[in-house]
Amino acid sequence: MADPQEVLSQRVRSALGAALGADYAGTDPVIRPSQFADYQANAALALAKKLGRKPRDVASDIVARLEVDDVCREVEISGPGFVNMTLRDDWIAGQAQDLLADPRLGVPEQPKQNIPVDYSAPNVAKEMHVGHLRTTVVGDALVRTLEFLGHNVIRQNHIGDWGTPFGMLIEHLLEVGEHSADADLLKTDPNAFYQAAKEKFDTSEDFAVRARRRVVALQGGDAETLRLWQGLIDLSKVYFNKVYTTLGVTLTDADLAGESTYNDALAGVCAELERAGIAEQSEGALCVFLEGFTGREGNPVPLIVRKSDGGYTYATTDLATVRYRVEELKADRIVYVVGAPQAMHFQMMWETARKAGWLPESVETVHVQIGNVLGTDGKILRTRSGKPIRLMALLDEAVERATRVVAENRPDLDEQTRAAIARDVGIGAVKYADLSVSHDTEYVFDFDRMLALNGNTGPYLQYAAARIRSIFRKGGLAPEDAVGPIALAEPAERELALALLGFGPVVRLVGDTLEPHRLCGYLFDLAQAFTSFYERCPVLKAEDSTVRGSRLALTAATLRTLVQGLALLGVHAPERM
RNA sequence: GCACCUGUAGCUCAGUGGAUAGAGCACCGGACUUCUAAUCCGACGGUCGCAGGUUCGAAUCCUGCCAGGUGCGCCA
Repeated sequence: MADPQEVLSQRVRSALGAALGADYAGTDPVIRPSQFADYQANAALALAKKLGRKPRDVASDIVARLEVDDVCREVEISGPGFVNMTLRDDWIAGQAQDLLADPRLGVPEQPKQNIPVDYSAPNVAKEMHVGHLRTTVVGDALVRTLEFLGHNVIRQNHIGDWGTPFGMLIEHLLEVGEHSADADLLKTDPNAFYQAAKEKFDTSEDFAVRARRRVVALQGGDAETLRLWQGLIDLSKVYFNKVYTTLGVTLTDADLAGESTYNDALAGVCAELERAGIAEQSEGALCVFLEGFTGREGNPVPLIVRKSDGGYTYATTDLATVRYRVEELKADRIVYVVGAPQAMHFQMMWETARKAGWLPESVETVHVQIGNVLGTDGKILRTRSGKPIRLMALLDEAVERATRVVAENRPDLDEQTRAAIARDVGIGAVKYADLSVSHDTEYVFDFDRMLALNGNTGPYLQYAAARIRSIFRKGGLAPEDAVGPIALAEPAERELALALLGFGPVVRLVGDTLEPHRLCGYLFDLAQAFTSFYERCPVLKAEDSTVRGSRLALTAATLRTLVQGLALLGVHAPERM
């Protein structure tokens, strides 16, 4: 099983060593996809300068020593010194054949790392918004991908389950009754509960006093207060899980590691920072000042770990968290899938942790910055009346729209089947839209675009998979039974086979760069290569049984790759649509 | 004021220092007696924000500027 780019890299590297001496055997041969061949090696151009020779001469020396007869049909020097390489059809076919037999479809199994991934992180008693949706969806795709690459991924749902608002929330819960309909709002419409509590807090001085007293009791560990607090969380969990189930996200209660988890460690964090001279008192608060972080008027900006009232901040919690992930979870790499505005906070927090010795250089931390989600007007997504959009309402609308489309196009299917398809398509469309653009840029949320059957959308990929399944259904065959042999004659067959070889490399790339949109781009290209093939190359009706067998094998490999690829993104491909 | 992010076709977005910068949508023109036309094929469409620099070669790296977004002392 081989990544053509990797194979060619090795061959060209050997040629470099043979032609220019062992010192050059380690040079990057700079293999890139080419518009004039399958791949091109660009190393000669860079080396020419160093060697004081003409690039074309260097290229021809490389080509003279290049042993690729088994892999390439044609090697050609062109332009200023590019080495264009065209793969042999039988080599591509052979690799595709290997792919068919490989349960991992060419995806490498990497040395196992412990990777805590922090994502989703909704707040108790608050509606999840589209921002949470995106970190949840992107995080889940990364988690699935990293696991498939062989890593020990530890999901960490750092929910907001602590802080001053809980005083008012607990008091409100007490007033409405723990088992009241009002309390049940937490399961379905948490903002309604939150707003009601806030309303009382803002309008009733008496309530506000009790709320503040309740915060003190909560932080002091009062048993009854803790019980009520736990009740709030349990109710909120119902809501979270409903969202996760609807979305098809892998998070469970076992992955909850909310802010409150680290309460016991906060005092120690502060004490150690102070003892080590990393933190200092400033205006009554305990602060860490770091070089290079200045705010307005050039003042140094602090990372506050203990407020002047003695309370701790999320910086303190995050420090305790990173220490826990290193010491207890034995993290090799820590991934934070969190909104882009937190970038500076993470930089300061990590630098502090490194200074304190809690975050060794050997442990890499990555902030997968999630950009804002905008409406079609280019502003932060809100309803027409200006309120934030309820996440469940958003998902319902996606499914509703998909339902209408399915009803229109597939009146032949029964209602239950159509409803299942509509769920897969509606939810898949939303998730895919979140994933298909680079995670750190803002993106425009547009139902019409994401549900379109054309373009780089979830439904387009699902449709490609559904058509393939339809072929096998029609032929009374199982994809597993399509074993080839694969032989390539038509250009569309060749293109499809070559595209299939790209799956392993792109999955590895996503694991390295934590950029799921690259997998989306790959799958879209693959689906396009398939539909092209589908138009030009009859499978079941192929005139020749050998051709038919080969095409069936290509089709089966495409199906598995699409389904696996979509699965890594957390998108389900329905049997038919 | 400082820091970070963004600026690529009318719109939404890709783009590993490599040749003539790519998709999709929209618009225009074609293809259904054929495995799902919810599709496919073709045409049109560009001062890669601007100006310098590095390089054999820059959308990509560096500097400055312009525009938009975000963050910047006791919320998380």
